[in-house]
Amino acid sequence: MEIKAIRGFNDILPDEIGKWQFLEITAREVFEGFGFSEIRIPILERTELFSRGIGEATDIVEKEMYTFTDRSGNSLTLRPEATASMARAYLEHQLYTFDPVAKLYCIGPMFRYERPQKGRFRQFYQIDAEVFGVENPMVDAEVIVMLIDFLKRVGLEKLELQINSLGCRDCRPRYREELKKFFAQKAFQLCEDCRRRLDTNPLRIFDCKVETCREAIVDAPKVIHFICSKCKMHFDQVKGYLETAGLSYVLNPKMVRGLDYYTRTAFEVVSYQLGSQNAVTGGGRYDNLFQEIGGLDIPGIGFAIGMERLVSLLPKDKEFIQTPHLFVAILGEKTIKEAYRIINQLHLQGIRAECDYEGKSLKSQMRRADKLKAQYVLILGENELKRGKAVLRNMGNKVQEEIPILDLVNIIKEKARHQE
RNA sequence: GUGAGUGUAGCUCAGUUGGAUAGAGCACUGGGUUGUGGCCCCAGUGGUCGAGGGUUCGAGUCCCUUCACUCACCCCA
Repeated sequence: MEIKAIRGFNDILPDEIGKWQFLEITAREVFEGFGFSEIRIPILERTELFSRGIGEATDIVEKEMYTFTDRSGNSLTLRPEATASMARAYLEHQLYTFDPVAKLYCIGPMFRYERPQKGRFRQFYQIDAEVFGVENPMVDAEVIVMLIDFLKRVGLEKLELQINSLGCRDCRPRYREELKKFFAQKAFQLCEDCRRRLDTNPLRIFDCKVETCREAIVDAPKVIHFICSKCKMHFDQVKGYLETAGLSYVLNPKMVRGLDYYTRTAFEVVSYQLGSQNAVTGGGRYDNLFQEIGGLDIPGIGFAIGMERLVSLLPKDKEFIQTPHLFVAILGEKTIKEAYRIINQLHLQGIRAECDYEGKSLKSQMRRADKLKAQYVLILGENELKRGKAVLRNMGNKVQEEIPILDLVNIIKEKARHQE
């Protein structure tokens, strides 16, 4: 094997595609039930959209983007996330002129140049949902409830919803300074990385796994105590609505987000079965994004679900693999043409009929039928054909019957219907 | 970008202190009386031992380089 898929880019093979389709269908059902519409956006955008939207100083923009210059000299980037593009589309097509409130979802691949590991790939799929144009905390709860409902519908248990408030443009800088002061005093017990973070992004220290840093974190000031009264009120209302909806959550004052545009409500759903990359989904409010990309002052909130992480959590016992309704065993040269005629008719009627193409022995054909888990085998031999009949074998109970070829398609359609 | 681990048949892995034609299970193909599956039995196909260099009479085994994969850090979905 010479040419292989490139690092971090994976094939999703037929034996697992059922799970993916299941997730997509369920997401569409649930989201559309909540009044969301699908939007499809390009995979390539002008680099500027992301550098301004996500934030120049974020890891994504600094070192994780697939950026290149096209033949006419424009700097383009494979989308590392969907929110910025969705916001761009909303502005570009002035969707707000139809209705200031837009509820959108989008399913597709994202690209980030990172070192792959468990649950992390260079091309990975996300299910995104966003609400543009509403500042009211009611919609924060609405989005979170929809997300949890989706996760329940796909059969996930043992998940934990964590929420936090990150404050806004006014109060977050104050908190940041406070945090800097605090950790500066404790710099001696911080690891090398965290001392660097002190300057670049002190909030990130909360994520550190080094023992001594964790100790330093314990009595660090919490965002929640520093957010302004407006942000606090917003957060309190979000919690209130979640309680009204009957959702339980865990406050995680240490949760921070890696993208600059996040403000106020931030949330994550984590699983303890995922390994190091334990966030199945993450999201939050981003009331500054639209202005960053040069648009109007429009608030937004949304989330992204990591599909491969979700797929890996899906129960294994679910049978997603499609099996043939029928296997046609062909015996003898003379029957090939008639067999083809029958198989063709079955296919046109939506019957999954398989057959042998290489004139193999009946034994070999039966073995394959069994391997493919075909419920029935139709044996077409010269003897039966002369009498206008064929043998139909039920592989489950080994019962065989002779059926007239003229009624064959109808009989098999009937049997196939019972199988579904 | 950093660190650790692993690369032997399609898959999962054996391969002893370097020693002769590189093994097993599963999978695949055929067969076990004429046209009947799963279990069982027999046989067969399949490997430049990741790649390149070096040490040696001799390397899958030791050394160096390189590539790939995996996990972790970083960060995130």
